[in-house]
Amino acid sequence: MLRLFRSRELNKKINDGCKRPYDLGKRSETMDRNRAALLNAAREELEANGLANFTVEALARKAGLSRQTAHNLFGTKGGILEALFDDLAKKGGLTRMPEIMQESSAKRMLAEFVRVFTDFWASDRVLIRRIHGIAVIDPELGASVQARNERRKRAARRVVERLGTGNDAEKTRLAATLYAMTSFEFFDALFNEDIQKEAAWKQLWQVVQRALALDPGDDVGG
Amino acid sequence: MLRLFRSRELNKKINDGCKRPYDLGKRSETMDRNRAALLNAAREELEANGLANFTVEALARKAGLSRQTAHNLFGTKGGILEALFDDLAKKGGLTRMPEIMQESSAKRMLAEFVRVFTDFWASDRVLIRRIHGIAVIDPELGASVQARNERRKRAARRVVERLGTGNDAEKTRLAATLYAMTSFEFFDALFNEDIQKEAAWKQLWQVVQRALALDPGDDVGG
DNA sequence: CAAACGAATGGCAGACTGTAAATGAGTGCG
DNA sequence: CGCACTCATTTACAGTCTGCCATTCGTTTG
Repeated sequence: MLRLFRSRELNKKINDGCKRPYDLGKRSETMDRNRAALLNAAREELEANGLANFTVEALARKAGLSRQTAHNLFGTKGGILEALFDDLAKKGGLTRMPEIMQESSAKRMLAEFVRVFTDFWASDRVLIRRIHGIAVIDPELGASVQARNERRKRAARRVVERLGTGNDAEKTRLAATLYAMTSFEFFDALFNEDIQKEAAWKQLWQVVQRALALDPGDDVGG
Repeated sequence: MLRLFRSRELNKKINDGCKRPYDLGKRSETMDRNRAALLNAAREELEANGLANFTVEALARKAGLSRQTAHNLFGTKGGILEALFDDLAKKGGLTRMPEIMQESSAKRMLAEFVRVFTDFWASDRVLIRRIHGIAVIDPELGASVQARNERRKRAARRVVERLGTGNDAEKTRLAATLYAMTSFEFFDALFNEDIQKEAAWKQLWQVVQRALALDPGDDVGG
């Protein structure tokens, strides 16, 4: 698992520089379509059955491609999963994060921080749950998830520092608490048939305020 | 994966009742040793490298056994993992739970509830993290973990009902919150190089009190 | 048109699983 | 003691899956 492919890539390098130029043009469009189709099949399969029958063959068949084409597009099975992770991160849209970290009001920053992750985690709970599970089991494969967690951890620390309550040790505790409360797993545990997305967010936001000992009366909207 | 073995078991059934009795005696001791050795190897391998190189062959070699013996003892690879899960649950010792649920003081019950899971989650963080990851990825394999989560969820509900605050909808929210806060993942996210077990428990206990809107001044020991 | 390239097909070695049969070795019963 | 019973080991085999390669086919580019 997780070795990169070479044959095609190597051939390209070898042939490089001695042939006439060739622009992929239309070809790359169908490649993108195939890529998307396979990724979609991977997402559905992962959501439906986890990794139990998650084989390259099955995904390719589902996407109407051959197994070899899947290998050409993604290299290895691990490559498919990594592409899926990246795809999720892109679509999940944590693009608002830089903007949020610029927020002038500390409490509004906190509220937006909680909100953006609520939106992300709720966007595809089952898929994210599976991906986080894989990240925990296969550290190599889960490196990008770990990295995103680290970024969230640092962001939580900065939010707490902007709130400016307590000494350094207390800030460490509050940052860890905020980090834990904005984790996917906490949101996922909060979510159930009685508590759907907005109710979960409401409860989460209340709990965060209480945990950080903020005045809950000061409404920041949302 | 996860099919039960038959050859040996079937033969036993077939031979049942027509042979003279045979007490395993000393043999069972070495079987137990082999069992323990393989489980130990499985634990170490799972902690060290996740499922990356988690093969029956490697585990058997590590335990000084043959692959076939591993199959005789546990049936399938899934059987090894399930045995590992059960072993963890046994050693983790949630045996105090029934006693805790009998506690007369509601707040003491809550404190003990938080404490017992802190102890459990801290007992072997890496292993539990991996096991919960597997449970999320392979629903069939993770059935026992799911079942334990369900029990914790019901227990959380009962604790909240004993506290007796709020109407039914609020109890539902508080129970979900307590469930989420006593999850392994929440504890694991709280835990870091600066916040070790006791500090994590202290923070967790404070946050639970605030989340459930209890009077933190009323000390219950611990 | 010819060169270039992706897609599909079939094939291959290697790894792993689950199973089976045969053999060896330890243990209890008569 | 010797036989019956059982477990462990060895060897073997079929089945699945991965990663890779060579080849062919069809389409696109220049």
